Amino acid sequence: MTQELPKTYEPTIAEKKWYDTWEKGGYFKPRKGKKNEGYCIIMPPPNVTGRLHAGHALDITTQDALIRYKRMKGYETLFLPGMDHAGIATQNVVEKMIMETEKKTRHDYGREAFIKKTWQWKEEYGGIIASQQRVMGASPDWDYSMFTMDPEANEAVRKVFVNLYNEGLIYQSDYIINWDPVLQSAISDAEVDHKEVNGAFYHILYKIKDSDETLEIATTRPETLLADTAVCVHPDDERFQKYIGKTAIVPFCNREVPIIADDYVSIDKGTGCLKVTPGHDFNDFEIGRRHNLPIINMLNKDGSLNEIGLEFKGMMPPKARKLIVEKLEEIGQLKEVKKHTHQVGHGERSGAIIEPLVSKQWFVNVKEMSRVAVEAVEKDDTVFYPKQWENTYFSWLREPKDWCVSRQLWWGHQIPVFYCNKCNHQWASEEDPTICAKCSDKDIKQDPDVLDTWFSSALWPFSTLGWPNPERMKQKKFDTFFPTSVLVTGFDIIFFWVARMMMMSHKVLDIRPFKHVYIHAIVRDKFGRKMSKSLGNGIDPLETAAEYGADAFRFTLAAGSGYNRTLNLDPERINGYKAFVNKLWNAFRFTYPFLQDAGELPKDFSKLDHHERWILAELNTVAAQMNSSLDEYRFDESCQAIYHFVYEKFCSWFIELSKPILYGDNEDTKASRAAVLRFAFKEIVALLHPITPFITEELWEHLKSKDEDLLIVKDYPEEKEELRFTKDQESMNKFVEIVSSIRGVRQSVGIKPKDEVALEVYTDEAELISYLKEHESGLKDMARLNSLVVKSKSEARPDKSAVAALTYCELFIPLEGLIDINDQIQRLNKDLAKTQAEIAKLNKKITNPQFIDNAKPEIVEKVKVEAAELKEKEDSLLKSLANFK
RNA sequence: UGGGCUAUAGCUCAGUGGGAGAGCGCUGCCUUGACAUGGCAGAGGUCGACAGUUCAACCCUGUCUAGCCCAACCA
Repeated sequence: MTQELPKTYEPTIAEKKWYDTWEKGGYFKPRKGKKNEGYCIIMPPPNVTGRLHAGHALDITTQDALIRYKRMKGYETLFLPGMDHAGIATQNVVEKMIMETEKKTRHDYGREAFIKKTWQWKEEYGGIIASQQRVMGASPDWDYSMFTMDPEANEAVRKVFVNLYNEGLIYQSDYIINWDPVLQSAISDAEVDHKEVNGAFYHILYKIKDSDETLEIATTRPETLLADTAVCVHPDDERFQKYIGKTAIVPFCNREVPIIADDYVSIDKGTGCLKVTPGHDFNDFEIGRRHNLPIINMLNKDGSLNEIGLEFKGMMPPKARKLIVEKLEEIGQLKEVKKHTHQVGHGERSGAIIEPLVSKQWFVNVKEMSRVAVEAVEKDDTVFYPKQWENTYFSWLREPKDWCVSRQLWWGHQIPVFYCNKCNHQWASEEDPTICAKCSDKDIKQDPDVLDTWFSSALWPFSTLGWPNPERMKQKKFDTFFPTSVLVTGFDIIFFWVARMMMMSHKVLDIRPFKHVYIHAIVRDKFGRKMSKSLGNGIDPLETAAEYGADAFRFTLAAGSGYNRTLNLDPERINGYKAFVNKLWNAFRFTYPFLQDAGELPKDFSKLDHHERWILAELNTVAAQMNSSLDEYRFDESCQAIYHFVYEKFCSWFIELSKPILYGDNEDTKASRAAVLRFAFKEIVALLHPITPFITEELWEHLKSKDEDLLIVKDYPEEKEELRFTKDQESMNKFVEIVSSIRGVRQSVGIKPKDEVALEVYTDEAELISYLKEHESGLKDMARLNSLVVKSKSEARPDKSAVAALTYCELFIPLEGLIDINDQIQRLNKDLAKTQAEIAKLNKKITNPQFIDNAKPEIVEKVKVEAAELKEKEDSLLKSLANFK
């Protein structure tokens, strides 16, 4: 029974149907396969507030392709999904929500109630992204899903924190940090964007105590002078030698500060004289440390000036700056103002100007951990693909700064450090204590800060697999899946995430967290611009999947993923691959009626004909290519290989050559051809399945035998020794070349595609002669010939003909009176010029004794053979040309 | 300013010490009984510039230029 298939592939229905079938059927769950080996990818947990964007789509496509590939190869496969609590982002969302709906701030709620509210928000709105990942065809085991704020994750976080604390690797310190006055929290260096801002150098005169002299100081931040605690010059600067050790007087506050010398100061920059504000400048902080200067903080948490700001108290820095400059001018201590553009740090999330601020923060000493993490990559224990990204990784870790892990937020893992109000004891604890560990007093409190989100992310590869609870670890098959197989992510979080997982895994478990790191490209728009809300150039994966089909979208993303750093996504490309998916569909639609009763491939391959052996050999080649390219994360090569095979080899030649057989009445050849077509089709959908899971599963349903399971768990095709029909591949290449040449000649003389012509082939190659005789009908069919004559090269050529010369034969189409001789001459001359240029190049080599002496013998031989072949072609061309004259 | 990466067809990118490739786009012809989301044929590149190593350089080395990324920062 032939079932009517629609003319175009309709993705939406198939996608929903198959996703449900897979998920409900438990096909995403790890199963023991023939490899008896685990394969695990931990999905980078997207933010709980997030919506799927193009970058996620790429993440999922590459990871899911790997997972599906390994699953089919028989590994026990786990794709582990999750979500990140995204401290700042989530807190912002909830704060915004309660402000809009209830006109309340988080302080109105209080900490406990606010956190409860945030959990409510999470349950209600969070994690939409998981359903969006399903649309893309992701095949993780959803039962493994974890949230970075889950109790299990918290258990891991607390255990690691307490261990590091007790080892002395976590410490609290006054330190100058990036303070975001809008978020009212410390943020990491990496969350600060430096933007160019138009400012000015203000040249200010500082009086010197007991003297009429002044020092001219240049600064871009005059308002911070109120917190100055020194003036600094270079120790070798002759101009200022006499002042070193004396005392300067800070304007307004009349603070007396020392004039010190430090070689941080450049003699030729600015005025060579620097005001030192250890409380509000990173470098000044370092100078202050070296010289034991006091630290003065002149800012409130919201960024406004505090009482140190005197009459400017309460103002924000820009306003204070303006007034201070005006006043300096009034009192004659402003020398000049020079316009100047400089870089100012802005909060990545809030956009606020970041204030360097000294405060008590928690730090992780990463010195030893980063050394170990560097070593692991140096000795290839963990390998990056592409390798060059290891440089980026090293550059971060070879000069590590201690990691500031405290954040002044409410939403996150609260730091498990406790204080006794009575005896001032401080200690870290995995469990919430009720009494002081030292004096047993009940008046204790927990540190109010929470941990940087990346702290919990750093533990993610093992906290998701049950660590530190032995029972959970067993249940989640920790031993099978850890270390994980590969981490797939973008280069932008090599430091944020990859480096920290490496550090923590080695520190906590003394083993690598993953064997490979595949760094994929960053998705940009077709002009290479970042996708952003403000540009409005983002590509919505859901809309894209709906418009082109998830398979076409996945294929596009995979085809653009290799070792490149950017992927410029052009909807035109997606449309192109939609055509490819449709092509596959139609190839199937055509062959389908013949496949339904088709048998299996014969055991004895000698029963197969030349074209059948050829397509099996090509299929074998493409299977080898798919395996090796997927193993190396060269998705671009995989896509190219299968695309080329399906279009060029399978559709254009094999199906075309099969038509006369399938429509013919020789039942034996028909049956053989149908069996090969069915086998080839099954292999094609299997090869493609990791990249385009939906349409392949849909086609598989029609192709599989009754006792076969779904495609998602079918064996992945691998190269087979018995299918290497090299000779058939070689002769088929000639067949293709001859047909294409004939078509080219036909076209050049304007023969209509429909019209049949006669062909005369001149050659002396015995093998070719018998091959042409054997495949006369196929040749006639593909080149639209009504007759074929093969003659020896010694025979006379017909007069008025369209001609093509190959290295091993000449093709003549006699066309009495029909052809434009000049066109032909022009064509042949062009070919001749090209051929002769090639010959000249090769001859130059052959006649060069140094080439003969130095080049490898096989290269010399190859060049000689080529030259001889081309010479033959040249002779043919010259003869043909002479014929026309 | 330092470090890294990149420079190949109109666009996006592969690639190799010995004959310049793919996809898309473009041009021409074709509504041939799976598919016009198609078929066939074709045009298009001094492989960023200069020098060096080599019998031989798009590939290796150096210098320069341009772009991107990271870091630092001009007080």
